[in-house]
Amino acid sequence: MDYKTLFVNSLHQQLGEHVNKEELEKMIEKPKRESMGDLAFPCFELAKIYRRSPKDIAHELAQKIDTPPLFAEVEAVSGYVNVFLDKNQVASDVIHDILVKKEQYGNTNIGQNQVITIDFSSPNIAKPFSMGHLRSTVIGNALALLAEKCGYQPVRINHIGDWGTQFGKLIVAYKTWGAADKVSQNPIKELLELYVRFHQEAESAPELNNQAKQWFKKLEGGDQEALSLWKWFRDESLKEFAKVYQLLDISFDSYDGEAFYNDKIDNVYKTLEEKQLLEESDGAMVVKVNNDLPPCLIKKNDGTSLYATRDLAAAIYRQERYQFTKSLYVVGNEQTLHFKQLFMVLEAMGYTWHQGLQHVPFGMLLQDGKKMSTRKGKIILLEQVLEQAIELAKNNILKKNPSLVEKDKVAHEVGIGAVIFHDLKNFRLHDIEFSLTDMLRFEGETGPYLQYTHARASSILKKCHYQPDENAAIHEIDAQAWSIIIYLLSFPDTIKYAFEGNDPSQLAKYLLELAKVFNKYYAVVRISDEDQKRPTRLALVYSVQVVLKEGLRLLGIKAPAAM
RNA sequence: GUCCCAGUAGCUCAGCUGGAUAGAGCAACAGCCUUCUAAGCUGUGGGUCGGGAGUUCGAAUCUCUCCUGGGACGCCA
Repeated sequence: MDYKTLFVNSLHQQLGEHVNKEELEKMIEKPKRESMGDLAFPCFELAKIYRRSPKDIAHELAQKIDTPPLFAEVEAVSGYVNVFLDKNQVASDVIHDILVKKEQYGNTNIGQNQVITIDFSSPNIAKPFSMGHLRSTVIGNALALLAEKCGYQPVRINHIGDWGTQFGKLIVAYKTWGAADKVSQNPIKELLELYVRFHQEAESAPELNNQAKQWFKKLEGGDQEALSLWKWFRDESLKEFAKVYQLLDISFDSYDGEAFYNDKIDNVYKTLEEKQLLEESDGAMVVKVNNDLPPCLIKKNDGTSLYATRDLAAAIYRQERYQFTKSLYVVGNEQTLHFKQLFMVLEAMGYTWHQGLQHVPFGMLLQDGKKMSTRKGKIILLEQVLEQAIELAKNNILKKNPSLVEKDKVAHEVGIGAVIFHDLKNFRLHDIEFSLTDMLRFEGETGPYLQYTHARASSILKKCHYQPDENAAIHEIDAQAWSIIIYLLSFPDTIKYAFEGNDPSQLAKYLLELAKVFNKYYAVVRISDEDQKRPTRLALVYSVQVVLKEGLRLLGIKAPAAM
């Protein structure tokens, strides 16, 4: 089944005395061009061992090597041994595989049903759901779906930012300038304005910061007034967030945020003391993890907690409750140091499970090359962007396919798909310059392009009344179909790499390539022509449709059957 | 100042642990809808892979150094 292994075995018979199978496997590569075959073995390294030119070695290997029936041709070209596979056989194998497994194609059990917690999205209460949170949300969601596909049990945790000094600030701002009715009418907007105003005023009146600290201390101590304000702000914010999650169709297993760990941090202090890790420094308590990293601040000089404290409590709690083997934190790049410290403190505390902890950082969303700052009110609201995307998709439908049924549903799926894909297609760690026009683009390498390709495939299958048949004979595939077969073949590997690298963009790029080769095929081959090869073509189209739909699903994007 | 990330076509980016002629999309221009959805397909132009040195049979990819941009660097998260 694995073509590479066949090649390794053949090569091993000839080269076994100098190179073992593992090394051979690593050396084999995929040729750059289709004209160079399907598998390639470079002979340059062998030149040293055999003291002969790579060209000679390649020629000799190509002649002597065992050729299993699946190898249609073996040739030597400028130091490479290139293998051409039997196209019909390979095509038949893959298509049958997909016909049998359907959307299960590409499933693996590398996770062995182990638990993986994924901490993502995590917006801050009393602040709007910004474009920045979108990144964490869609990346985390895709990783959870990929984890599931790979046999893990994901636990989706929305670690809401609902605690900390910011609430002291907010309470002060509200008590000084706020009005209850205004907040009730438009909670997020009003609370944000209060937050922004606090920072403006605090520049000339530093005393405000002290007041804020005092109010947070009250809050942490259980003060009734502080608590009821906090709860009110929190409830209003969660309502707003729910709207966004509904638009994105993303859900969580837990909304336990920072506040949830308030009654668990004393235990953390206690354990740290028992292990003699806590040190006093300028009135605050710190853990010196090692000499390379700055000390990790655990308790402020006024006795209140910090996010590191709460993150320690959260990690310990999650291990107890979920017994994860892996635990991901999908949090921005700028917090890399924090997580390094966090993980090392947990290691110093003697928890062996610290090895499963992993920070999955991502680049920032920039505006004019600079970080967007909530404090200055420079912020773009996700909800508005999503609404705009949906509206634009609707306009496109009215223009291009006015007879479509369920226009609103499709417009929703396409608009949201465009925004999600735009975020997912690029490597996580790159900063993104915010561009609404790019985000709302529906042509070229976009989510709608993939959805459109899927809709075309679905449409043909419907028109031809195609029913998948596991036992269908697949024969004589068109020459133009070969590039499709190659991509279908590499779907399972792509899933694996995307998950293991915490990199959904690999899947996104794969889907683009698959869609491209399919659209090319679609343009030159009349699929529904009534000849003897029609069943083969339809099975191919079906395979593409299944993989596109499943791939999109794993990215958190819907694939409408028509658009 | 110290540490981390990045620098590839006008713009946005691919390029897996080094390999055969550096690829897409957008933008520009030129074509393709009496036949399966033109949100598509085909073609043209566009590059000293930030600069320099090194390792290697072979470097956009690895090492060093410099330049540029961004971020982090104890009582924010």
